[in-house]
Amino acid sequence: MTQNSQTADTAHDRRSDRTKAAILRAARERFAAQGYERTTIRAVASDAGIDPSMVMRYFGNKAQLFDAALSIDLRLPDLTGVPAGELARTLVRHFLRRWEGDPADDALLVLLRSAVTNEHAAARMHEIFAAQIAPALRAALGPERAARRAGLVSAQLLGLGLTRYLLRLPAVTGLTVDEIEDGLAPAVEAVIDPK
Amino acid sequence: MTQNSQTADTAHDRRSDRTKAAILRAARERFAAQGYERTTIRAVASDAGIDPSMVMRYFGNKAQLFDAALSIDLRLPDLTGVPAGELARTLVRHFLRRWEGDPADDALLVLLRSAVTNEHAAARMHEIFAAQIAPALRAALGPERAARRAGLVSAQLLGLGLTRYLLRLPAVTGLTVDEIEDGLAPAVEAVIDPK
DNA sequence: GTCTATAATTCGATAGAC
DNA sequence: GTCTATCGAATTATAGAC
Repeated sequence: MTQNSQTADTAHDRRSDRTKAAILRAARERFAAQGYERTTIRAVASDAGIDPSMVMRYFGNKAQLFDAALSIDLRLPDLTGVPAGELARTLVRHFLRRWEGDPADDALLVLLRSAVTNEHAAARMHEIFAAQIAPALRAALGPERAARRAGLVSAQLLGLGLTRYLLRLPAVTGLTVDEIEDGLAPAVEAVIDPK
Repeated sequence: MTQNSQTADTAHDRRSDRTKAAILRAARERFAAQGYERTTIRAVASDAGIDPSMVMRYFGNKAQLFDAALSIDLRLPDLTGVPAGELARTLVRHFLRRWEGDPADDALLVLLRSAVTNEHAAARMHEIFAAQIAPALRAALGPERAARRAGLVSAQLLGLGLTRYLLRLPAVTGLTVDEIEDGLAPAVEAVIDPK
């Protein structure tokens, strides 16, 4: 699909790989901070230190750049070995640690921000959910319970991401990580394993 | 502040009030469906059946139109009379009924959609939260508990609004209203009143 | 009070020189 | 492989006729 560089690729194409990576990194930051509509190819190119036309050369158009930026691996943990009673807390803690690190760079939050106002990003969100989040929950909860509970678990975890890292609601940003973990883990547990 | 129309206002200015209201209604629908960036003054004017320049005449610019469209009254219910044990379910049911009616017209979802990618809308969201949502929870939970729990309760409820009505995640839209109420009410209860 | 016409920007995308 | 120059389209906003 991509062009062959089989001959004399030792010192060639290295420059293009670097700029391509720089473009992708800048694009993710812009899409994360501003969403799809407000990020301009010009701004991405400026951040990457190259000319706007290079973005077009490598990615065709803005929509395809967006697609490339959203091809992400959430690197969700394997939940199969976690005891049932610790599952909810493990989930909450995982996303908290992940997001507390660098929210602006987190692939899931990037996608979330854009998916709210962009149909294409929303469709991609559905794909990511089906391909990565749902299987992780299915492995942990079992197939039949995951089918009924995965949606509400996701709603709570994404609700945390939304209010704390995207909206930055003071009532949520004012809480410590421990307060959130202690407060939300029992709630997620209540969804996973109703009394 | 506004101009006086004290003399001969009987049959005057009625036309302008109607168009102004029509503009506001069209603006809310567009902002709700597409967010701030993608809604154009032209589209709002077209929906309202008037000329784009009229929008400028009445609201100055796009940002001020947005402001006017976001001046909303959430009409939250009075929760003071609700028994403590029924509070969580009452909250979940209220927002479910509210959103199931016409999600595209709900002021809170309109605001939420825009607030994710627009700083101005996010600031307005903070105001609405402080002025309307927080007091309702404070009346129900009491001041000291509301201060620690209002954020997480909001995260749960907005998480539902986000995943079901904005993102339309199949895992959440596939649930019935009753399934959500039965699944989420205990979770909200777990946040409000930890065991 | 409403509309026409248009100015002034901004942006996505293309063509082509080096 | 990178950049200059520019086109064409869409949009906000203004000026002014009726």
